[in-house]
Amino acid sequence: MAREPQPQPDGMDLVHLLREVTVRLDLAGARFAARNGLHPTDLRALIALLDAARAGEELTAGRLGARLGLNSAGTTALVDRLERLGHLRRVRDTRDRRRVLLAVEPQAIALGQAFFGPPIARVRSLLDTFDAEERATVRRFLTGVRDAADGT
Amino acid sequence: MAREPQPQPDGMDLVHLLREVTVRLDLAGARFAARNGLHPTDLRALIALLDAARAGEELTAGRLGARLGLNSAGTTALVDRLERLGHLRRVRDTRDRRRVLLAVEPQAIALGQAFFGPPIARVRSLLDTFDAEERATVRRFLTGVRDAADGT
DNA sequence: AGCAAGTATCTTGCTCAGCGAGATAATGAG
DNA sequence: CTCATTATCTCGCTGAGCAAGATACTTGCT
Repeated sequence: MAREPQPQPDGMDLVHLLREVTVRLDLAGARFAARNGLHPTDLRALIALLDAARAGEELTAGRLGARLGLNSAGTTALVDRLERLGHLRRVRDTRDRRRVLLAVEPQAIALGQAFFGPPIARVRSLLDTFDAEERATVRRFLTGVRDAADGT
Repeated sequence: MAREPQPQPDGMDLVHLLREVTVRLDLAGARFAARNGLHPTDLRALIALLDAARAGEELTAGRLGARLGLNSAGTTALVDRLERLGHLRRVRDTRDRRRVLLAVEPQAIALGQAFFGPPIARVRSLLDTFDAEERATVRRFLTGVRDAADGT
């Protein structure tokens, strides 16, 4: 079923492999979301929230919506949904009382770990088979692809 | 804006980089879809159709739906949409007249090239800076990640 | 101070993607 | 030839997300 793209001088095999990786990770995300009563957007939102929390960044409703490509109405509905499910709480910013800060609940963190834990463990054990130089190569590739994605 | 994950002994920097890559490629896809009056699902469908065509595989309505995770009603609606937009035609299979084969129109191929062309060019020129051994490393990494994604 | 302009979020009313259930039509097994 | 199976489509519905506009707060200007 998994046709193996053969090495090609033009690198197209790697392009197709990369695309296949993103498609499968996407499907895995959709499956996990459905299994937990979430919509794909809800899962993306949780990921953005957990990322921000990890980076010590305060995320507002508006910033979250912008990050996901939603308009303000959609963002309100999304936050309503996640709040109703107990994944976050709305907290009025005391500095600027127009803003609504999003506080992640422990439950959401647990869900994030349930989602990311297993694949992270697998990728890590895959990375155990890479020495420092090989990891640097992978890092250079991923960084390049990340930056190449934005121009579209 | 793009915080650079620093190399870490446990490989978490690469895990986060990988996730960031998929998020950005996803957003790029959504932007392109919106710009062309398509829904994200429509674009995913076109990609699946073009992949199948490239592999010389006949894709039926049902198989396409399964590949995208849609039920039969959603699949019918999707095919209706793409047919109305002129990206494909329904062709009754003469061997098994229950089946509907999906024939991709040239227009859809052009759209696929418009979508994939620029990023492919960028990734290729990125790959020009990788020698054969480094490409093999990248290939091994991507293959491993692809296979790790399915278990979730 | 006080008012205008700007900004963050929410409300309303709507469209349409996708689901569940079931209909229809064709094939295949006994 | 009948019954079970498979492929697609139809119908009715839920709900995600949009556009437009309301509301509440902040900031800059005078």
